[in-house]
Amino acid sequence: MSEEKEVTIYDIAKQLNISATTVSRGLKDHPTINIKTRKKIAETAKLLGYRSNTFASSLRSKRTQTLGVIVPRLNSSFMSSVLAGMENAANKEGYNLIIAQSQEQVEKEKENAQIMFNKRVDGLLVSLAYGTESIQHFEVFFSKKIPVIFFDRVAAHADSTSIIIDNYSAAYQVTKHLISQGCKRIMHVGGNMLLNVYSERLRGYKQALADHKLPFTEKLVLTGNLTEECGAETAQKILKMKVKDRPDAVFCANDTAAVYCMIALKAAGIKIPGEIAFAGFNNDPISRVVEPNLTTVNYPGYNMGQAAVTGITSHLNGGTNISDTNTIVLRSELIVRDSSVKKK
Amino acid sequence: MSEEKEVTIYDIAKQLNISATTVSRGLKDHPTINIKTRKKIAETAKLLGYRSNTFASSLRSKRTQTLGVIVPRLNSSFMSSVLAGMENAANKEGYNLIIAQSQEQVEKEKENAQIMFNKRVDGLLVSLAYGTESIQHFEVFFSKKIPVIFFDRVAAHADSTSIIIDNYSAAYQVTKHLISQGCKRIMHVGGNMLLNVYSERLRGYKQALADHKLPFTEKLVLTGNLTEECGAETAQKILKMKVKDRPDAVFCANDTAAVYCMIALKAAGIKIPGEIAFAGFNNDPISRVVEPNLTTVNYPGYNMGQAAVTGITSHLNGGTNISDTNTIVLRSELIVRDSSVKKK
DNA sequence: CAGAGAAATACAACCGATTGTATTTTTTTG
DNA sequence: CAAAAAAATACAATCGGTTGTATTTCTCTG
Repeated sequence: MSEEKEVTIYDIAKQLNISATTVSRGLKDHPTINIKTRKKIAETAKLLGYRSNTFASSLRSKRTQTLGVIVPRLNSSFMSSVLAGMENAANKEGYNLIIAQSQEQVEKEKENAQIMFNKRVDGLLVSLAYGTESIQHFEVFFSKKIPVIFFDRVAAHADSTSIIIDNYSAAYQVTKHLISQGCKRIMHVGGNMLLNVYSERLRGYKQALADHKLPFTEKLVLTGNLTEECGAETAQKILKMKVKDRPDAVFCANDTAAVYCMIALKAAGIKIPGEIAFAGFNNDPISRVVEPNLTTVNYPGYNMGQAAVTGITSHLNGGTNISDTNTIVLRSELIVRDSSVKKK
Repeated sequence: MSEEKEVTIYDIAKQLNISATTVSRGLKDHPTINIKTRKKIAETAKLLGYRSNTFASSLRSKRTQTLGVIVPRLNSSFMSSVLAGMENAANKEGYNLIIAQSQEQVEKEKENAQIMFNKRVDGLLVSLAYGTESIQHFEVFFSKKIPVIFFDRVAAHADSTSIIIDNYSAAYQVTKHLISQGCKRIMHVGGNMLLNVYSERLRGYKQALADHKLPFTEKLVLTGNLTEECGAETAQKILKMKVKDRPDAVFCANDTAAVYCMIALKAAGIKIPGEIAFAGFNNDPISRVVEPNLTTVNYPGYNMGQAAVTGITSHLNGGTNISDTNTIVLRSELIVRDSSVKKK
């Protein structure tokens, strides 16, 4: 049983006394093959337990029906939504996903890009690692006309397609909302400012302050890695400030930092939102569990994943041309929850 | 620039005036090729910008250096940890991952299995969908001696390797802990009992009750899909019970249900752990955010992912034989937090 | 230095599907 | 019913490494 040879189109051809060409075309429902013949081929294929050999196929056709995905890390709530969306869309379009993580290391990102290149992925989906400043390592793809789409963490100076949300505007909305609640000393905790997502959020924050005639205070802007520890440390910094210097609101560039900062402050007896209002970013599951629930920005990860894949596949199928589209901006929305509502 | 032909081993061979065979073997550091020749080949390869064609290679060698992964869904905290662990191990071993989700549907699982089979994955890693009762659709892999490893959600009657934690024992520990806190009416909210993970947890719960001379009450065992809604509904059911009939502890088979049940009960004024103690399962991020923090079982997803991959690869590399190993049980541990501590 | 043995390299078939073109078969038409 | 057009099928080269075996080259020994 287990040692049977693989069944090939030649076996089918022999069985039916026709040529392998006809079988090959018949299996793909090529219009020049007689419908009856196609039916017979399909039947025989099933009968013999034929399975198409993707290598032989790819070797000749130079298409792999595979998309490469490179992300900084897989284990985040946001990224798993993105992947779920990608897989869903890819599956629908008949593509497979090869997934690798850069672990936030540029070197790994390069390696992965090389592997994907060798694996001849039909397209590449990338969210950049922390330190990535040059996207030189994707040049090989560009020069071979293999479509590349960046999402979320996109290259600052890339002339390729990017899928993002309007981080600037979202941060502006958050800040504006906090201001509307009467906050005047709003702290911003951001991430690596080399990354578009964080620099844009900072920009939105600043602009909102300016538009509402609030002073921008350098000391109220912190930068960190936005981890749990980062959140807790931020709380300590706040607690060390003189009471009058303390912020009356904190806007973190992600929910994790916001939540762990809240928790630490609450433990220290600070009232939220009474003394300090809070807002985060991402709409992570934890934002709906922390008390009070965290005001945040809904980041449509699943949709982003889908959009990235359909963007690539429609290009591959000769529909839209990716190089015409520079940026796709997905809708995000402010979700106001109790952590920031001072006025009822 | 962009229209160059692909560089093949023949180009390298021509350039160096040697045969393609030598180039092929040279590139793989085959011992029968002179070291100097190898060096020259490597140099020329780099010079010409050669990239190996994996199809041509796989077509002949019948190895793909690719592992297939089929999971119920990608967007859960647990699963993303598993994937991160898998990717990490696979990368180290020189394997790639093709990932697909079954969306909890048996049909999708079958389709995915078929695709993976056609893609000639060297091995398959599977966590089963909700409704999967027969693993017939993996038979093709078995018969072709393609290693399959089940993890987390394993087939009840599979004779293949499984990687799990001791769900029975973990649930036993949880229940025992609750009992040690003085709880006498412990509710259990479980998942689909066709799945090993949930039936084992129920079994552990029952045994712990029995061992401590506590009666088993049918009405205190609920089954659901363990979503947020499920948690909230459970809370409503509890609230509808006469006060004297209410449980004094709830042990949910995952953290999500536990947390959302807690939240709803708290909103109704019930004191936790005072009136009702809580315990969950998985050690999800939300378990450390909810107040009081949730007692749970640490489920080592990352390790499980790594173990699954190294299990497969060491088999593929001819090390350990997978068919000798029936089950690998990873260590899990009870994490006691405030949600269940009645006695100080 | 001849001859045996080892080391290095080359030959040639092969993996299995794809595809442009040629050929055969069927259908249509005047 | 023959000729032309359309439909269906077949031929044969090709994609680019891999591998068992044959051949050549080199090294060593008596």
